[in-house]
Amino acid sequence: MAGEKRLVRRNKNGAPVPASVDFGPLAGWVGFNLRMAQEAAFQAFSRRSHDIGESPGRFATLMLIGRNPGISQTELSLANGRDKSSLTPVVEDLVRRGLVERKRMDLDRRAYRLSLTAAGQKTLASMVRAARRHERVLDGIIGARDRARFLDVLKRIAAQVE
Amino acid sequence: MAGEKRLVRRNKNGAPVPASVDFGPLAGWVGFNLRMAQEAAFQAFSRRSHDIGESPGRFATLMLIGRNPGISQTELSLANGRDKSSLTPVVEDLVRRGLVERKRMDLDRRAYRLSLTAAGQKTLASMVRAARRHERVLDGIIGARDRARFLDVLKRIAAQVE
DNA sequence: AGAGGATCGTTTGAGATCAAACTACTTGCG
DNA sequence: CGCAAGTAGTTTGATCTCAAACGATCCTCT
Repeated sequence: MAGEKRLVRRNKNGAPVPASVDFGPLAGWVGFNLRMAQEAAFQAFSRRSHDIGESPGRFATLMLIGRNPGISQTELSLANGRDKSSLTPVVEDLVRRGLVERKRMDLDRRAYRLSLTAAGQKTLASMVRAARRHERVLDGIIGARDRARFLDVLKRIAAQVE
Repeated sequence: MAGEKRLVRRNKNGAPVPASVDFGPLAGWVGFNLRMAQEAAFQAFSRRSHDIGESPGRFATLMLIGRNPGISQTELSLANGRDKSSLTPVVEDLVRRGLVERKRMDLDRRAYRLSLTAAGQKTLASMVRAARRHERVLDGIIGARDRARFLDVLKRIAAQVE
């Protein structure tokens, strides 16, 4: 309808220059910016944890098992915010690599009790160090003054969105 | 190492009661809470957009095309924060359903110029209405006082994380 | 003009995730 | 006790995503 906007400018060499894109209302919406921020932070942490040979998805899993020895897979999936079926291959892999131990419960032989092995605790410790470095970067961007309030808003969103 | 914590309490009926899980340092980390908040918000919007028969992933795509007629797929993927290869099936589907029009560029016959059809604009409009309702819910949770600052922090994270 | 290198979009392969169907087991209730 | 209903974990099928390799096209430079 309206005239088409020129999106690709070219510099004197003819190389395309990243155009300025109109985000419209997206620019002011929380949902969109939440996604962009989360994905940027995730990618950054992904690179970090790749250096120590772990994927970021395993990190929360290891931490939750370490902090809650004897936890079941269903409880873990709830705390972690993923479907229990997603956890099956993850736990399988962690057990296979000797980081997590899995025992049947006595009272309920459907369920497992998960706990870290010594190797798992070591891996967790090195992931914690990587995570702390990552957090320091984020803290630097957020600023000490805004941090507590920002975190509080995030928690409220996670808890209160229907 | 330390004694195992009792995770599953049972009520008088013997039914398991959601246990209180120890999140350890995760509770205070931005990265983890960012993920939880984003996923909660995404799920909520997912339900909303499902009502009008669209997936949330298509929403930003339609908006960016509508706001930037003639945009190429690569520019779109950059603005949208997804790999260009992820866009191939999405655009294919939007074209097939008559929401998006795709023409070869004159100057560069490798690239496409994307634009919305009339039907695409209608669909976008109804998604915008759904998004506005979603945003109102988020705004209610965040609170008017914190909103601007919260949004600013999100933008800084998206832009500055290496 | 023509070779070499860059870029656009697609294809392919791998991985993560969800939801629903399934199995083993347990609980509730007559 | 014994059957119906519920629960823990797995399997299966679908979707979304990325990264790398690829063909077609474009640009640069001689």
